[in-house]
Amino acid sequence: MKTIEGLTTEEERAAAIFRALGNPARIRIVTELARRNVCVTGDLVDVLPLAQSTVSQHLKVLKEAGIIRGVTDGDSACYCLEPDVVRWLATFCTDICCPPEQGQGISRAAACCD
Amino acid sequence: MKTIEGLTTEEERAAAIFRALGNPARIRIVTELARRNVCVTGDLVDVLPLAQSTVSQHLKVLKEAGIIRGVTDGDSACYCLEPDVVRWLATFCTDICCPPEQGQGISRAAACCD
DNA sequence: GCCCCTCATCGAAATTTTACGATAGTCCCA
DNA sequence: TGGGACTATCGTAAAATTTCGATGAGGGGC
Repeated sequence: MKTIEGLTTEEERAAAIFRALGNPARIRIVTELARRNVCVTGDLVDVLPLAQSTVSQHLKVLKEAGIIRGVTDGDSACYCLEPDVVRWLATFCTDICCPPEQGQGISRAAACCD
Repeated sequence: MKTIEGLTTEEERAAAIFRALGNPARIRIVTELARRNVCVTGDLVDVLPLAQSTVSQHLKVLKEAGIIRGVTDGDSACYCLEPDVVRWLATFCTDICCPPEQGQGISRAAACCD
């Protein structure tokens, strides 16, 4: 994948987070964390039809993207969501629908494409 | 990528959209469309440091994910955002932060992981 | 000390994605 | 009719992702 220069920090961050979330297993992990607040790795392995090592790798991806937080207590590992990041993402999506610097939004554009 | 059974329709849809947005070039396309309302393929080729065929392929991915709409007028092609989809995505993110079926949200979870 | 449980990391194979040039289709203008 | 402008698609090569089994590291119980 080529690096796109001229990308804003927001855009780069958004692309990285979207990429991390663009996988069914990782979406399942995130929704499971949202539902149960906290999960140990084993909980997620039970939920997903994947090998333990694979789930661990998915957790690593989500952690590196800053979407989840995880602390390893020697034996077990406790994961939970990083709510600020998900909230930031929601705001990013909303801003795309209705850019703050433009009062108009994209309603005209939608009409133009028919 | 293995298919995860037991995934809700919402989760599958979210994963597909996130995947489509998880690329710097495609994020750039989306933000450019948000800014200019409407773009012709050539506009986007000018903005991105990529070959025309590559940009066309990215547009195809975004279109298949339902994020953008495009009509080809023989000669040129007019693209714009599909605002409902982006709005739906924003709602999905918001719901993860604060699940509607739970009054609590994930604030407790965040506290637990420290 | 020794074994078991939990989890992360390593190494490898299969699949997917990304990007490009080349090619083909469509429209407009001379 | 011929040429130029604009796009989409095809074929392909390089890179990244996804998945697994095997291995290693760290605690807890016997």
